[in-house]
Amino acid sequence: MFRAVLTDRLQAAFSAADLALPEGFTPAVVIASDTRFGDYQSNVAMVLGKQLKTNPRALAEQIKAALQVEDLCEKVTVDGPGFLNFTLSESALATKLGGIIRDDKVGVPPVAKANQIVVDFSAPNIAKPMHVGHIRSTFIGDSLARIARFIGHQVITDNHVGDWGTQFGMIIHGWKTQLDQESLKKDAIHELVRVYKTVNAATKADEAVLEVCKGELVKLQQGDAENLGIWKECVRLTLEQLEKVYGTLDIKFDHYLGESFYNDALAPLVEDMLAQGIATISEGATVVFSDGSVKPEDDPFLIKEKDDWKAAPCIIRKSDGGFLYATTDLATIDYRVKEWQADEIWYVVGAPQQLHFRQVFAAAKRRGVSTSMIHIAFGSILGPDGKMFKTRSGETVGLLEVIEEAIERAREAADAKEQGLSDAEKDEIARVIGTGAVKYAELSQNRLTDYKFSWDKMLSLQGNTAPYLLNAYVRTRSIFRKLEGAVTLTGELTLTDPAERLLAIKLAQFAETTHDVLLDHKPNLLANYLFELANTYHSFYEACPVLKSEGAVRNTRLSLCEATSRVLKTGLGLLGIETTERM
RNA sequence: GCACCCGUAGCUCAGUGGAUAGAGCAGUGGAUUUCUAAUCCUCUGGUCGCAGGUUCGAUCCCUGCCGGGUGCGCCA
Repeated sequence: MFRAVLTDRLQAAFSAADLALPEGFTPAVVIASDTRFGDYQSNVAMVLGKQLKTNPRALAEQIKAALQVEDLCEKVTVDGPGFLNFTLSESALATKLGGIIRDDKVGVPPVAKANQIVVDFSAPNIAKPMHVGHIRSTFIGDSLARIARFIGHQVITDNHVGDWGTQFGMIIHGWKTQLDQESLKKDAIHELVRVYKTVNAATKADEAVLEVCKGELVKLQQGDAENLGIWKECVRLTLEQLEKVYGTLDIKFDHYLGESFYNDALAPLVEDMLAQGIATISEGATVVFSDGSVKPEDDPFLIKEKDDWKAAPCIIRKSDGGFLYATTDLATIDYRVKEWQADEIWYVVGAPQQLHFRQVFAAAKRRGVSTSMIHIAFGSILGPDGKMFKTRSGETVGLLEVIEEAIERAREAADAKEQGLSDAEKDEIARVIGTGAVKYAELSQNRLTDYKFSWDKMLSLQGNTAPYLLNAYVRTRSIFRKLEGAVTLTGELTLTDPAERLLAIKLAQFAETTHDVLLDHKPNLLANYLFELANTYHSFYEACPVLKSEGAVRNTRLSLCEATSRVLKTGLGLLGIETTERM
């Protein structure tokens, strides 16, 4: 990575010039924001000029004089208030390009320390279809897991299926009283949803029904054979459909350890927490209160009311003996730490659950867990009214519905072109483009912002979309299909057009970008990069004929095409988006 | 009431303690006998919610306010 190497050289220059760096200070080199001056830049002289009370420009000149970068840069300049600007040499770019073409990892170096990382994402509920609300967790989690794995971490993906919630009280009651066997055979999930909704409405009208449901839930949790049988059937029927959806989306999990998996661990866990004094009984429930170890404003177990800090406990056992979400999460942490030796656990779960995770993480730490637990939060998908899509009672758009519509639209676009492709080929192309479009629409967005669900945006095939990136890839492949005779790509560069250099620089930045994604767990950085790369390639493609060029120029352009092809395929793969040779 | 997130072009959204704040869509005018036009190139479009503060430099950090969203003991 040029950025890392230049940072090292900068640091060396400080020693060579006998300049002391402040404690813990690393001179920052970044990809140039303004490419008029160079490819990489550093503002170190301006930052340190203040502290060392010297003129930033003079300091920059001093650093420049001590800098040894002849092997990398054709030019280093001091501009503006004191920026150091680096312009890479053709030979350095050629070396990098050669690496991209030959290296399995497309020139992306591995992390310094490989961690065991558990990624918890998607987590659909049993007896409910996946809806658009699952898009964010599923795609962001899948992409982050792929990226972490790619740069050398050991990753375990776990789908923490909601197979043991309170909803089963209602579903079992409904199964016993409302179930239509015919409908169940036709469309199991649809029928389970109908049953659930009917009962849910009934509980709101009549408290007695709610009590019955709670009773069914307790029986299930105590191992009642009949209820257990119903529950198992619900799980089986739902997983069947889920796996079909994940298959279409090319998403795989190492484990499907749902909430029920931890059932037996819950009672001992609560007893243990009571014994250790972490939990106490309050108003009949078992709860975790603040231990006063942190400042009140940082304490997830306290909330300010008027001028006093009031307890905001985390409940781990209800007064009726039932367990909760937090209890399961704590048991899950135990398992992941003990069985999988997790160094890190990533929770790709919506932002509204922030408080929940702060409490759970704090409680786990009090139990002696030292694993790093990170809540990778994301904003809500909003309805056209700007309010959250309702998941419990209100209607929402089904995930499958969105995917199918996207594939259909991609198929129409494919049909409109005459390329002599078979129906089967067109079907596969439509699947790749359709699912890619939906994934890209999600992943190109900053995960923290709420966004309005829009069919047009989700399904668009023009502009900043997956098809745009795939088209760039297809153009690279097309060139190699038409290439006659064997060519050995040396990676040497003979640059004759500005578009070639721009593309070479952009390709070199893939390594930095891929690593940056995991700093803040933001896949949209990679999506944005790939869009820029595709854009740069499309411009290059229009400006620089490849097959009609000759000699060293042709070799250069073929190398650029091959490198672009590899970076696009790899990069899209890291977003969970497949590629196609034609479209 | 308290906490967290958000407020950037007509619309949907990127972005960063730095140099002239970007893209897509929409609008505009062009490009194809040439490697896939699901493409490229033009132009139009901004008091980065408001007011202070820190800084050599703030759309970004801090404080207050306005507006929107979410969460705050027995749902998950």
